[in-house]
Amino acid sequence: MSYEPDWNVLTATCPSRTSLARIANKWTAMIVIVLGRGPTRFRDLKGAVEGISGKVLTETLRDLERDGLVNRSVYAEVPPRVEYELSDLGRTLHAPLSALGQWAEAHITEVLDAREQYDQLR
Amino acid sequence: MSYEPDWNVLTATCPSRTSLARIANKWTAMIVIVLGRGPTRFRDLKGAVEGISGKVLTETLRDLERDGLVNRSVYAEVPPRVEYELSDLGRTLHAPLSALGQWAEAHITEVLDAREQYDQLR
DNA sequence: CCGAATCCGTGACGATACTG
DNA sequence: CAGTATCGTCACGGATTCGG
Repeated sequence: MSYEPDWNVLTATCPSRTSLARIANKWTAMIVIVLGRGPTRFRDLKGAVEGISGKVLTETLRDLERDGLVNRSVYAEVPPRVEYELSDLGRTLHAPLSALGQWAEAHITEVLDAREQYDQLR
Repeated sequence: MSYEPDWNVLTATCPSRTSLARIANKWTAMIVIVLGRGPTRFRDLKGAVEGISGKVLTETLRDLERDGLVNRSVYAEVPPRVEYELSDLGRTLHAPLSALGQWAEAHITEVLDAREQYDQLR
């Protein structure tokens, strides 16, 4: 008497895969990592995630908002201010995605060595 | 007296970002999840990761091998057999990526609800 | 028959210009 | 400041074919 449907990301048609596709993404990871520090306005987010274009930042934030991971707040000021913050659901994602970022930073030397060795053989 | 360079995935030119881009990827996540079960041949991998094309599987595996995350073994048999398995380094990635997959499966209902609510407003 | 290369379309991504 | 609109480029991804 399982009350949970057997979601499985390995199944092509399982909805959970669409969620995995959204969160297993480099831009998502970097944005969530930055938002983990606290509410951030668009401009600061763009500065923190170096190299991201305004278009991709807008699109990614909108997708994250749609999935309920990010809350968007507009303050009617001049100049306008828009802040993004992790939702309760989004906060549960901060640790796993931070772990990915930390993995990349911690093991990059081994990865670079492996690449060099691989490239030398072919 | 830090002996570690300050790798930072948020920095545009930091090499660690290239590693993050490789691991923060839906196909990589699914492949590593399956390889966590043990050495797997190409055909079985293709069957386990439903919907992946042969080309993308080949390319992703090659990139993972290049980064030292996956070991590739060719057995000169008929029919030919090629097995892939996680390297020691790759095994350290299994937990973080499995966590992502489990997150997607555990929270998909909340995500689907959020999407429905979001789409209703616009 | 299994694994990988080839061909080609689509979508992601960045740059720029423009609006509220 | 925070987007939107448009365009051009290119890598991702799928279907197909090739090779062993």
